[in-house]
Amino acid sequence: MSGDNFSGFADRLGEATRLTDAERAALARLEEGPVPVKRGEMIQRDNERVDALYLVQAGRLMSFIDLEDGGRQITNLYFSGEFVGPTAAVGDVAHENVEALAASTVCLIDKSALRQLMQDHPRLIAMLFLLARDDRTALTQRLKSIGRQNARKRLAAFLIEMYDRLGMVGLGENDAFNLMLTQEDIGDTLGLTPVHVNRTMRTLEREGLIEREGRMIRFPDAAALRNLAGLTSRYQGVDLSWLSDGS
Amino acid sequence: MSGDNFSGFADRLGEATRLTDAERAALARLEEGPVPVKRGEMIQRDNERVDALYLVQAGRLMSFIDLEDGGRQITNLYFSGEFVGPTAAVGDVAHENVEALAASTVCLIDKSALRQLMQDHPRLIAMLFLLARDDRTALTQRLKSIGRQNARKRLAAFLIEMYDRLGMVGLGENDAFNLMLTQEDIGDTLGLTPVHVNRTMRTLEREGLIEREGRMIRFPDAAALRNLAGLTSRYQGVDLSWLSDGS
DNA sequence: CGAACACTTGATAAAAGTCAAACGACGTGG
DNA sequence: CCACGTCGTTTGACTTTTATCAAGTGTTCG
Repeated sequence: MSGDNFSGFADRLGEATRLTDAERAALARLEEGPVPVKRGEMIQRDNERVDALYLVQAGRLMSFIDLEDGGRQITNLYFSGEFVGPTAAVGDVAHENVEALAASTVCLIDKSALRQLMQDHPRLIAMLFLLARDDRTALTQRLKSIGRQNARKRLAAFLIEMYDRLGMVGLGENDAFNLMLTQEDIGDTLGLTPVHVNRTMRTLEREGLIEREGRMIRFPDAAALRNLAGLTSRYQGVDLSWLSDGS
Repeated sequence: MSGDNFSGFADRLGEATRLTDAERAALARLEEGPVPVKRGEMIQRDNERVDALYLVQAGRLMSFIDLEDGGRQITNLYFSGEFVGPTAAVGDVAHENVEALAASTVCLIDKSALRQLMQDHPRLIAMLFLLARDDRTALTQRLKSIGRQNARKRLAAFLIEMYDRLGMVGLGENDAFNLMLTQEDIGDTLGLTPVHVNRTMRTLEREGLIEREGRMIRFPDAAALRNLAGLTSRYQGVDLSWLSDGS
């Protein structure tokens, strides 16, 4: 398993902005873990207390909401290197469930420690806001996709988003990647039935827009798929100069 | 126009948590406005610079994303007393448009002033996180609704959410309220065509679940509508004690 | 080996979209 | 002041998309 560059909060945030030594030290002091999470284990439950802010060090997690009828809506996926719950961490009660899709390890900062961080290192809190913003952007993009695109486009947009978020590090040879989701999971993410997900994937496959081998997926013609999804790439980079410290 | 209790940031946030005098003063110092916004005017554009954090003092705004084909997906509505862009305000570039649905007045805190606030009053930043969390919750609830409910339930859930968010203050006599949205706007919010929104509303009307007069809406049987939407009310109140200052 | 579980496909039904036309309210310019 | 154009709403006829029900295949794992 190569490419595990970011062992903890300081390294991960340090990638986005130059942190001062004091900030790095503060993060290292607050950070707990890494702790292992089993596949299927829940680290946060809707309507229960929020305990911590999580950084996914390895593995994969998802957040979802339960429906009255027993179904669920998956709201986001969290890959290695991403942060779970940057928005929720400040509240007292969770509004979503968070569960591991595969055996994972997470670092955490206990919620009570966050307050101290806010007092001592306001800049780190600004970082947290940027994470919350990225999370929100993922949500609004999905909202647009579910609300306004048919199954073909939804699936194309979803696969490409996942591909992009996995990045260099998460991709296997030939840019193949493993979603670690059943077709039912994909349906719960995109607002489709598992049957329709299957048909749609098979169609994309026949058209040469995707290749599959088990749950590994590859894009033989990424440009065409991107075009189908109606995507222009975002996330160029963020200008953080305005919050650089004056020291 | 009664019930305009919250003239600015300090009053509005003060409602949620007891603010210290210093915090109130800091907010009052940073706050600009209120400034008027004309109906149809945009105060934030996708991919352009984020200028400020906004508090809606009167009127109504919406945020939305443009689609490739000229359509749009409305992501949230903002009523009098609510905050626009608590998440976006820290970033450099907006990921959504924000436009006034009716003539409105907004107070604002310029983005550059936010940094100062972060340095001096970390507790206020925690408040901002709570606002961001509420915004996110609205988004995930909508995602669930669009992804997993049919038009009837979607519309019922939407109308009730709007009713609840308008609260005592925003409701006219007999609890009637004005969405200020065309049926096309409602469709852009719920992922439906205007024609289908119309049919669905008319059906609910015939069934006695809603009454309409122009754009005013009333719930003759709110319990039945809530039941249809599959809603249990959230937002009981938030325990903020963990971030009360030690002074 | 057998029981789950995920995937696949067909037949059919339901939900939502599209196209088109008509109506009424509203406002503006001749 | 009224004729006219624009805009939002409403309804009908029809099409497309997606869901539902059902059955069969393959794989994994105890």
